[in-house]
Amino acid sequence: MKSPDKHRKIIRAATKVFAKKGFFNARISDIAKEAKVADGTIYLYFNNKFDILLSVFEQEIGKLIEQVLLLLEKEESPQAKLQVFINHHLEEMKKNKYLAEVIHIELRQTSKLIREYRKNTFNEYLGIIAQIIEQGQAAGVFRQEIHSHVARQIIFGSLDEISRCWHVGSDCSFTTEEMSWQLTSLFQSGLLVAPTASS
Amino acid sequence: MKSPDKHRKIIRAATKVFAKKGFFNARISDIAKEAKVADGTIYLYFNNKFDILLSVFEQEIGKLIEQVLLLLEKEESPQAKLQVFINHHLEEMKKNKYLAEVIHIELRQTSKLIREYRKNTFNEYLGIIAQIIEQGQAAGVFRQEIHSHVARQIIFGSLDEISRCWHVGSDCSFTTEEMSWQLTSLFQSGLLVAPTASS
Amino acid sequence: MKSPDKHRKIIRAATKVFAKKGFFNARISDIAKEAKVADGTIYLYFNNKFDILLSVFEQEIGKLIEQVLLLLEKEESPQAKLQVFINHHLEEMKKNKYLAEVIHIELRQTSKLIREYRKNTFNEYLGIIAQIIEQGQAAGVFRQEIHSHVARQIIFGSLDEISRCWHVGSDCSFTTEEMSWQLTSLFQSGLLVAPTASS
Amino acid sequence: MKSPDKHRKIIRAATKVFAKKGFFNARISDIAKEAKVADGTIYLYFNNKFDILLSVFEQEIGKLIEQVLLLLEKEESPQAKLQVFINHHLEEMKKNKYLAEVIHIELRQTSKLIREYRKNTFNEYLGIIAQIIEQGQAAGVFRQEIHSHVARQIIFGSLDEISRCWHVGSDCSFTTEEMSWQLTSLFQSGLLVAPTASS
DNA sequence: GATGAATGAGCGTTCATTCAT
DNA sequence: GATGAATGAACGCTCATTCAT
Repeated sequence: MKSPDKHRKIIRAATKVFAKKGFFNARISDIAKEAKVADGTIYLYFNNKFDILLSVFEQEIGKLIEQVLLLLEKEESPQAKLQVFINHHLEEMKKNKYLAEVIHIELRQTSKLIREYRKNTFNEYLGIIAQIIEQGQAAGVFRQEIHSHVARQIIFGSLDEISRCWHVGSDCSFTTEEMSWQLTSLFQSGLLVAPTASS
Repeated sequence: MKSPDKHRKIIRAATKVFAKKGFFNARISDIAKEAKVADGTIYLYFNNKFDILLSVFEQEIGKLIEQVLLLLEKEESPQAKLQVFINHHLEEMKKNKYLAEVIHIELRQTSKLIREYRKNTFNEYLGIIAQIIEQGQAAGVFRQEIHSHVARQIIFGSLDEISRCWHVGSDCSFTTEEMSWQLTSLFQSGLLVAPTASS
Repeated sequence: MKSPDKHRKIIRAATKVFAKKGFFNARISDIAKEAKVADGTIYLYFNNKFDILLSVFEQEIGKLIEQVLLLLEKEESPQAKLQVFINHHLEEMKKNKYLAEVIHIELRQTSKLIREYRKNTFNEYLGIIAQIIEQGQAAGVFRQEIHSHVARQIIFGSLDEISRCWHVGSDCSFTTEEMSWQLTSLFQSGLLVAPTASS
Repeated sequence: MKSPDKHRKIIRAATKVFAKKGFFNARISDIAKEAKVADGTIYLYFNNKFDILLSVFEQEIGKLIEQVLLLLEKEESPQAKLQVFINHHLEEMKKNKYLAEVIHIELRQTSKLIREYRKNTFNEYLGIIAQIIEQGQAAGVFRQEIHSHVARQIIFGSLDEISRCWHVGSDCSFTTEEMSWQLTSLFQSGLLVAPTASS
């Protein structure tokens, strides 16, 4: 039996290599060396280079989904859930630089066509955000005028841009918590200064 | 003197080709053919393939900056300026699919190192957002607690994610105006249902 | 002791696979799968891929020799023997497409050097033709001017070309019997119209 | 313009390399080196390795056809024409060992499918033999009972087997002329000893 | 003996870049 | 300046062979 251990080793190696060099600059032999495996071995576990990228992506996103769902269960209010999601995403991205890079790469490089062949784990992840929004709208705490799909785009877009900046190295001295708080704060109350009670 | 006409033709062709196939899948000969120029001619105007990408990027972003600055001049209030920026960005991305793709590509594929060699026109563009926020904070209309840098990330991230979705083809039936309104609305007032006056 | 059963199974599988895909396009794993044996097992019975080809060849030609010798025993006249040989060869080639292909392949692809390492069963087979000719010459029924070696080349070459055409699919609607008759007829009396008795 | 000179050089080199090592054992880099050309250059003139083989084949057979047609024009009687064809073929094969090998290889290795994509120059060559036979039959000098297609197979098969033997190195001390005479003789009068006039 | 996962050398092909014209 | 034929390094992938189990 093809060892699941080796499968994991290759995935891990690929994540690292893709993150470091980008998909196109990554060489199969780089991944093989990183995984301490022969080049050919990789092809026992994956169909081709692209398949590795997709697998890495699906796998990592899968983990992300599992984790965040567990955390979300514990929360009641949509506001809290949104906060938790944001928190978790940023923390993971900070912790796992590789994953963050791979998300960037995959999101921009995978052609639409190829992505359609696979049921999209990533969309599942995005869907979680939309659900939180919808629950909030149903509960009457989030504004109805903002479409959940748009809200989802704004939220994920923000998270993604933030982690992009981290990796580009734009010095941003905020801690993850501060970052997370600022995001949540903006999403919840907007940018505008709150009108005073009297007005 | 190397004709500026040819330079422009190549840039335009490259924009198209990079957008259609992505940087790594684009071949120099594709660009040459699109520009109706010999392969070798391209090397009279650019150092190498990557140089073309950067040039395309700088050039297009440069245009974006010029245009939006012109529009912003006409507005007084930071809120209006923010609205104008969002509007303009989305409209351009919708109009110029190529540019949108090239931004995605460049943003995710250009290694940090290379980018440092050039003064970053793109950062200038992002700076405009931050300035609007800061002006709003100075004027007392935008909350001080949200750091301008973070606000900028949220805003650009949202815009970028939205145009990403357009190109992935996620059917999103909003018009640019609606989209733009929803964004502005969220940024200004947040997600939360406004407290009723009496409460 | 390595089971002769498995040896046979592999040979049979290899014959099929070589015939279907050609030697170079055949993969060891194809043969292994066809023989319902592990890839590695093949190397318990054969030294390498080429060794399999040679073995297949020798084995099959060996069978051919046995069979035809048995049939030839029953005939007296060299003419009848020649007829029997031609008949038998064509019938076998028609029956056993795989063998026919393998003969073609082996005959054209095996380098001279390698073939010398083995005593050549195939030459034995060709030798049978030459012997028939020589017997006929000794008996005074076949012309002395035609060297037995040349006659052998003509006869085998014809047979081989005919089976090549069968496999290329050149529609040739003759039955094996007709084919065999035409060949024998030409070899015996030539192409020329027989001079009339009076002349 | 891609120089026709280089095209020729590559064809010539490929003929040599294919002949020496066989199609599958020949490396593109072998051909490139032999042609004193860069590996990549070959792909300016040919689509792929197989395309080279086909081109070599078509080209060489084309030459063969031209030459032999020229010679045949000068002859009147079908017997003479047959003799000329046989002579010419054997002489060319003896002279141009590479071509002989390439014919063998192509004939046995090219899959049926691929050959159909091209109009078959080789069939044209074979057709010449059949025509000679048919002319002879029409003229009443060749026997009607032998189908021209079969006769063609016998004749070409013989020629091919003879040149095969030359290259395998089976010592055959006949000169081309003797060989040619023996062949013609057999085809014309068969193997059988001519009945004496009295009988 | 049998297995089949692992190996890694090897090759066809691509394509950015150069340079003679 | 412009051309595009020529270059050759580089890489994804295959598959015969090995060897630990």
